[in-house]
Amino acid sequence: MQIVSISEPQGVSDLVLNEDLTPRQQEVLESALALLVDGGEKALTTAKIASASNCSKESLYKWFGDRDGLLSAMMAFQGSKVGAAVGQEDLGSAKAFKDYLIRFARELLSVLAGDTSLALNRLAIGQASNDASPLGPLLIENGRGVIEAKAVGFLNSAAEKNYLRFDDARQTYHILYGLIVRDAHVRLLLGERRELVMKNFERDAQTAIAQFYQLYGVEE
Amino acid sequence: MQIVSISEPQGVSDLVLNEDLTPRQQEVLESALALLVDGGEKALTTAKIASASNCSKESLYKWFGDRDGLLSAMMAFQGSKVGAAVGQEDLGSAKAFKDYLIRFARELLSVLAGDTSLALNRLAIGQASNDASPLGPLLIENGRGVIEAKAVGFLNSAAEKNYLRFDDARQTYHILYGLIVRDAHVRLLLGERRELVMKNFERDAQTAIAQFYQLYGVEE
DNA sequence: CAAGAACCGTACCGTACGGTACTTTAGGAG
DNA sequence: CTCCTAAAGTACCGTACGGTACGGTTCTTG
Repeated sequence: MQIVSISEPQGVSDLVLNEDLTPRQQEVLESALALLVDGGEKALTTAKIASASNCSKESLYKWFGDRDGLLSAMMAFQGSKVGAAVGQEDLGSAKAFKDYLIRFARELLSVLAGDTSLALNRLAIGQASNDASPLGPLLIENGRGVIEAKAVGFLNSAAEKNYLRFDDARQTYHILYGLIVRDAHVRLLLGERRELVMKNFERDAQTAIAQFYQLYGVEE
Repeated sequence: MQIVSISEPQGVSDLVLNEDLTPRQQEVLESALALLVDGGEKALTTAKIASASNCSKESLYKWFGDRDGLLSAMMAFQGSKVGAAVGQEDLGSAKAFKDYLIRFARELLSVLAGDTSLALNRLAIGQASNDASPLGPLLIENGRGVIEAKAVGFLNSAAEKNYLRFDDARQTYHILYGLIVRDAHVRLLLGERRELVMKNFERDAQTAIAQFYQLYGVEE
């Protein structure tokens, strides 16, 4: 399954995303991700990746071109797992939808706070000053893009069923995102300890959705 | 004026923050910041800093210890300028306070979107995987901390004057932050173009404050 | 079984960077 | 004028990393 949208034919969808990865290559990317998660970018040298995955440097360069290609492949690879993150939505009733929103909020927080997500975001942000780096756009497309598309979908459905009222679904989603995430993501990216930033997933998720309904809910 | 709070006597407030910097040293830090802004961390080598500021590497190491010390000094130095960022608050009337909040929102957005802020945040985030790096905490204290303290102050004042109603000022500030910033900061950090992320400072600021009042405003 | 491809492990190369040492120049104090 | 300190400029050192080359080994294919 190809997660990356076909929105931009040029640029991002270079070599890396098109072809399917062999199981061996996936193994390598997996252990590279593990290296990245504990150790950050400086720990992610080609030599370490090769030794950690029992693979030769020559193969790395053959498969991924160069180090940047490898990083891009890691992004795309991780992104291809995001799809099923949030469970199927339930718009059966107003109550069911609200519960689903709370699950969505909880899930969003736990994804953003995940080690791999943080490591990849740090990597992409670290490279973002380089205009030529494709990592930022890749991450936006693979991560945020997928979730946003899904959210816009169920928000529109909810509006049709008259659970919510708003003008623009995309814009409304950004408000929802703000209410849920606040500055937690950046603080985690900066290295603040998880327990300090997110003391209570459940409570935060419920508060956020309650406030979201205060802004966009339909009065009964 | 010492911006850094005395909250944590150990750790952050090492050598770097205590003593005042000589004008020469400030010049050097300034040109180092300029280097960082266009070029990112990879462009920030000791040799380049030295040559850009007509200063010897030996002096760099004498003044700042090592490269990390220099980076920390850059953070602290930039942080020491944040103080006057947001103008004086005006709680004269409910209307005046609401206007002030809108100014605050606008100012917050423009600070976060600033080149130097983005560059320093990228730097700190890039190092955050290293547990020993003081940059993240430094940035949190110098940047977010200062603004948050100020915001908590005027929120409490507003509650006393019965402009707003809430339980916990700090928590409420985080909601306000979420409504104003949403995911804009991270997207900018990831390299998304500024015009795309923030199409209209003024409108976004007003919308955010309007919604904030919907949640915490006192009915007339 | 034989021939070839894929790939591992390792050794190697060039470069760039952090950090140090040394020489020279400028200013300030007695 | 002389001495001393600070700092600029440059040269230098060790290391670590990206990238390449090569010999040996396993696996596939006919």
